[in-house]
Amino acid sequence: MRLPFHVASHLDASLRAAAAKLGLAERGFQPEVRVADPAHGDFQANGALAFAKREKQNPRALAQQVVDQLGDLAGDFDLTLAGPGFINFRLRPAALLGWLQEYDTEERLQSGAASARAGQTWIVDYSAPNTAKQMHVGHLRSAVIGEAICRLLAFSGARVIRDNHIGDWGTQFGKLIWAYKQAALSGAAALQSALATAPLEEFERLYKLGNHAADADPAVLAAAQQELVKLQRGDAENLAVWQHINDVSLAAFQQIYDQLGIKFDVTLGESFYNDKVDRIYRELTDCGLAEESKGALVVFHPEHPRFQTQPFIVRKSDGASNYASTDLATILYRYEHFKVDGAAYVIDSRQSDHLEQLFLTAEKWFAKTNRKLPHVEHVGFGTVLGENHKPLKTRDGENIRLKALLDEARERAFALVSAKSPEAPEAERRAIADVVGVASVQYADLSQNRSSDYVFAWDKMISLEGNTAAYLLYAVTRVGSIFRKAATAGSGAESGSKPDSPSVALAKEGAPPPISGEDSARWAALATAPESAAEINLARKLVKFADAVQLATNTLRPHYLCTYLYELAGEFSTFYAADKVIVDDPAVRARRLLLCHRTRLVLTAGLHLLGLRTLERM
RNA sequence: GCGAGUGUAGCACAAUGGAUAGUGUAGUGGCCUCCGAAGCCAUUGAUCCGGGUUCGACUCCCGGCACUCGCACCA
Repeated sequence: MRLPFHVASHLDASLRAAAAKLGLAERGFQPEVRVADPAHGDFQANGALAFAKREKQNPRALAQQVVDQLGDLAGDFDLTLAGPGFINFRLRPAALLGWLQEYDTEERLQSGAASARAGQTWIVDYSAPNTAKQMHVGHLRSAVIGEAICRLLAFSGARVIRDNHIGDWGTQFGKLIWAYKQAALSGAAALQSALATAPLEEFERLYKLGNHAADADPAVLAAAQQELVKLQRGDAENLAVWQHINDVSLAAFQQIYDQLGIKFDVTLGESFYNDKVDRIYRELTDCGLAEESKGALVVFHPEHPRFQTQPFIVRKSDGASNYASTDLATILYRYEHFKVDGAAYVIDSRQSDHLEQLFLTAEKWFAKTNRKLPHVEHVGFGTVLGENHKPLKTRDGENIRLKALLDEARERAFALVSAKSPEAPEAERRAIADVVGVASVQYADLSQNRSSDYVFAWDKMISLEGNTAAYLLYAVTRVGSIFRKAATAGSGAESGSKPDSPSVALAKEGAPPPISGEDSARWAALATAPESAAEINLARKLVKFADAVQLATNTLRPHYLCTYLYELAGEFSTFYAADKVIVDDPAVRARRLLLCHRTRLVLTAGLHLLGLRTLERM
C-alpha cells in the first residue's frame, strides 16, 4: 500500500483505529502525532502520556498496547517506544522511495494537499493602499504575506478570492479634485504628460498644492469642500476626475504587484460600499446594538474591559461613514454575495483594536439577524524597522516608496550577480537580478514570524548566506546543473531536450522543470531505495513537505514553510557534497537523480507557494 | 491611566505543552585534480526577573521590569 501525501494524518488515523480496538477512543484518547526530531524518528505520537496520566495508568505500558495494535504499519515504519511513552515512527527506505515515486509533479503534490480545504471559499483582504498616493514600505508586508496566504489556501483546496480593499474614497478627494481642475485649466497638456510619466507623483504633488492653498485661503478651502460635496452627490464631472485618479492609481499599483506576483480577483474599495452603509446603520439600530453618542452612531460592548467605554464609531457626528461602517458593509457583502466560509484580513497589528471591535460587532449583529458569521481572522503583522530599530524611513524621514525599494533590491542583486558571474551577458545578469532582488525582499519578510516587527537589513537579505531567498534559489540552480551535466554525460537524462542557451536561465512561472516526463518516470522506475545517510536524510525531509504546508496554512504563518524549505535546501547541500550523482552504476545514478528531481520539485513548488519566482541559473 | 504586542547567544531569527532550546551571521579550525565553494564539515556562546500549574514550560496562569504600539469621529 502506498503512503498518502500527508503521512502524519495517516498515522493519526491508524492510531485512532488502534485505540478504538483497545476501547480507549471513547475515553478520549488523542494520538497527538507530530513531526519528530530526526534523531528520534520521522514522526512521534505523544498521546499516550496525557491519556495514561488521566487514567492513572503506566504510560509506557499503555503506549506498548497501542503499538501492539499497529501491525499493519510495520511494513512502512520502524516503531519504537522511548522515554516515558513516546511512540516513534521512522520511515523505512522502501516507504520513502514509494512516496517519492508517487509525488512527481506540482499537480500531484497539490492534489495530495487539496483535500484539506476542498469546498471552502476564502476571501483574503490584503494590500489595500490608498489611491492617489504611492505605495510605500508600510504596504509591503500586507502584499507579500497576503499573497503567500492566498496561494497556501488555494493549494489546500480552497476557492480563494483575492480582494484589494483600496482606500478610494474620503475627504482628501475634495482638495485633490480642486487642484486637478486648476492644473487642467492652466495647462491640460502639461498635466496629461505629467500623469503619463509619473501619475502618482503628480497626484501627490497636486494634493499638497491643494492642501497648502486651502490652508492659506478660506475661499479655496470652501471650493475644495464644494468639490467633495459634488463628488459625493454624484456630479458627473467630478466622478470622472475621481475615476481617472483611481484608474491611473491602480495601473501604477499593478506595476508593483507584477513584480510581487500578485493579481487581484476583485478590487472592492471603500467607494464600492458607499451605498451599502445606510442598511448597516438601520440594521444595527434596529437590533439594538448601535446607539447615539455625542452625535455619532456608536456600538459599545458592555462585557468588554475596554470597549464598554471605547466606542466603535459606525457613523460620524457629521453623518458621514467611516471605515467601521464600510468594513461592516464589507462583511455583509462577503457573506451574501461571495458566500465565503472564511475571511482573512492581512492588516497591520496596530489596527487590532479596530478589527476586534469589528468582529465583535459583526458576531452580535449576525447572531441577532440569524445569519452565520463566516470565520473571520485578523492576520496581523509587525512593523518593518530600520537597522536603528525604528520604523524604516528615508534619511529625510519620509516613507520609503515601494517602487524605490524594489528598484534598489534589483540593483543590489545585479551588483552581486555581476560579481559572482561576470562572464554572463548583461541582459541575463539583469534578468537573474530581477528575480533574486525581489525574491530576497519577499523572503526576508515571509521567513520571519509575522507577529513581530522585523529589521530590514539589505546586507543580510541579499547576502546569500543563511536563510535567504538566494540560498534557496542557488540550491535549485545546483540541481539544474546536475541535470545539465547528466545530459552531456550521455546518461540518458534529458534525452530529447535541447542544449541550454542563456535565454532559458529564467524558469517560466509554473512551468515544469525541463526534464521530460519519460525521464522522470524512468528514474523513478529504475531507482532503488535510498541507502547512504545523506540520501536517507534528504528523502525523509522531502516527505515532510506536507506537514510544513499544513502547518503554514492552518496558522496562516508562511514562515513555517520557509523554515522547512531552508532545511530541505540544507539537506540537499549536504547530500550534494557527500554523494556524487553522476556515477556509472545505473541504479545508484537513478535513485540519486530521483532525489534531485524531487528536491527541485518541492523547492520550486514551495517557493511558488510563497509567491517567489525561481531560476534555472544564477 | 487602560489595553495589546514583543523580550531567546555580540547581532538577526526558530522552536504546533514534549525528549539534549535549534539555525544563520560574526569568531576559530578543516574541505575544490571531483555534478556550480553563492557551498560543505567541525567548534565556542542564550530562554528579562519572581512565583505557580504540569509527568514535562521559551510556550499556559499570576505578579513585576523593559521596549513598541493603540485608546471619540483619518484609515
